[in-house]
Amino acid sequence: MSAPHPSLDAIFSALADPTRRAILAMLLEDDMAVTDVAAPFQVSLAAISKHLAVLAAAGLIRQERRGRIIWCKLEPDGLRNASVWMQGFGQFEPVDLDDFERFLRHALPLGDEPET
Amino acid sequence: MSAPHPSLDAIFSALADPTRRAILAMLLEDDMAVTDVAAPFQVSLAAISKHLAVLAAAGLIRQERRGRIIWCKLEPDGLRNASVWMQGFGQFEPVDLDDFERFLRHALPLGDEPET
DNA sequence: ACCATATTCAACCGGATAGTTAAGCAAAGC
DNA sequence: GCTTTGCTTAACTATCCGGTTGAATATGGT
Repeated sequence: MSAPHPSLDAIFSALADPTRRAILAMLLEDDMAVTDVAAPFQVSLAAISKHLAVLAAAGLIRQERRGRIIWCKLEPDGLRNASVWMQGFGQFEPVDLDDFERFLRHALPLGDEPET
Repeated sequence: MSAPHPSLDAIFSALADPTRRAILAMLLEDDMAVTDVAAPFQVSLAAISKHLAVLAAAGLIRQERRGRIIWCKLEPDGLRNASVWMQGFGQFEPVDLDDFERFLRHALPLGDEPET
């Protein structure tokens, strides 16, 4: 049920949740089955399933069934509109990919952080 | 009470509301008093005041009192972190400012649209 | 056919959020 | 000092959101 042109509302509110951002980051590396997406988190599988539905509705991922596994893959253009919108404000210089790496490393709330 | 480094959570959920995005777009043109920000919208002044507080907490605007007027101004770097985060995914080509213009024109929900 | 695996759905709960109106507070003007 | 103007706070309501558990559905393996 992903809209043809998901609204900025849908996109930004999908991004507002750290678990969902973490999921996106994971999918950046590889397509994954729902169960595998859920594995690193502490919340229930059902919760992750809902998160994935939200991401799909926002056009940020696609889910396609093959056999009994549902593969989740990043929808590469999903962020485009939002990115256009944001950059319009900041006229930011091109993004430093190292900054991005830092974000991914820093901001992944994979369940509870083990206390070192 | 704007955090020194507002979280992506705060930023994205601030952006998730169309009224707040419209406010940002207005402030892009000029600094404004709260009452003037509220004018084009149908919701109460109190509601707009709260929206502004959310934007300020997310580090997207600053409010400073001069006399009895509180001026709202865009915080130019407020979107930087979020922008970094997003571009990391899409490696989007530089943004077309015309696209952005189109967004602003299209997506401003200033109160109820008059039914022409 | 039966069982295990993969995922969603349904019902529910608690806390956040967007809106309201009414009262409160601060600064300027008379 | 009183009033007006500009804005926030308080109290309340309705809705949304993220989480839970348990049942339901779908596919594959034996």
